[in-house]
Amino acid sequence: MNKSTNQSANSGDEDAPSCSTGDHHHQPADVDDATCQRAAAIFRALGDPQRLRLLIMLEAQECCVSELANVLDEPLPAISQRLRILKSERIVGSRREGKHVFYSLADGHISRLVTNGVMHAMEDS
Amino acid sequence: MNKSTNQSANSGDEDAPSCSTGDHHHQPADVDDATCQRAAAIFRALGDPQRLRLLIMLEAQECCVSELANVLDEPLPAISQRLRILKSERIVGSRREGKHVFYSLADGHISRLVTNGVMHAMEDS
DNA sequence: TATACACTTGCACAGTACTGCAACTGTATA
DNA sequence: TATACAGTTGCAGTACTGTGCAAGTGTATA
Repeated sequence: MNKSTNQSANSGDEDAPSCSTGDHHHQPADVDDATCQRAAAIFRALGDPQRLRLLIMLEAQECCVSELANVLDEPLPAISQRLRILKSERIVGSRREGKHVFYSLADGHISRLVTNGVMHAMEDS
Repeated sequence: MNKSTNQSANSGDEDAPSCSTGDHHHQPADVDDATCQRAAAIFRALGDPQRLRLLIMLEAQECCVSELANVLDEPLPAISQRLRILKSERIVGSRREGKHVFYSLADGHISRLVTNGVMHAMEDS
C-alpha cells in the first residue's frame, strides 16, 4: 500500500547512496498505479513477436483478417485471436465492410510506440 | 498515412485479397524476423507493472537496489530479480559503487519508450 | 432458403513467466 | 578473520499465455 514509506532509511550510515529523491512523494514518479498497470498491459500486448508483426503490417496499411492470414501464411483463427487481444487493449480498431473486417492501428500514438520499439531493436547496441 | 486509401483489391471479392505483397510473403513491412523478435522481447520486458514501476523510477534517477526495494516496499530479491530480467534485455545498466549497485536506464531511447507508453496510458481514450 | 465465405469463439494442452523463500557471493568494517 | 550489510542466484509452486482445432456466428450470393 504505502509505497513511499521512507526512502531515506538507509541513508543513515556513512556511505549512504543518497539516491535521494529529496523528500517524500507518493508515486515514485508521479505515475499512479492504475496508469502504470494500463501502460504495462499495452506493452505486454506488444510483447509478442506474432502480434507485433501484425501491428507492423497494420502500421503500413489497414488490412482484413484473411489478408493478414494469407500474407503471414498462418491459420485464420490464430490471426483473429491475436487481433482480439490487441483490440481488447484498444491497440487496434476494426471496421466491417461486407464480409470483411478491416483492422487498423487505434491511433498515432500506438504507431509511434511500435516504430520506436522496432527502431531501437534495429539499432540495438 | 495511407490508412483509408482503400484496397482496391479484395473489395471486388474473388478469393485472393492482396495487400501490396500479393504473391510471396517476404517481410511484411521491411522488418526482418530477428528485429521483430528483438523488439517484442523489449516490449515484453516492459510489459509487467512491477518492472515498469522500476523503470519509471529509474527514469527519474539512477538508483540502487535496496533503495528501490525500500521505496516500493518489496523484498529485495524480488527487485533484484526484476532488474536482472531488465538487464538481460539491455534495458537497464548497472554500476557498482562500494557495497551498492546502481541501476539506470540503458539509453534515451528506452526512456522515450517508457514515457510514451505511460503518456498513452494516461490519456487512454 | 440453402450454400459458401469471412471471421469469431470455446476448450484443452503445453510452454512460459512471476513469486517467495532460502542459500550463496561479494564488499566493507572492526 | 569474523561480522554485517548489499545483492544475486537457485528452486519449487502457481498462474498465466499462446496455440490448434472444432464448432459457432454473421454476411452475401444463388
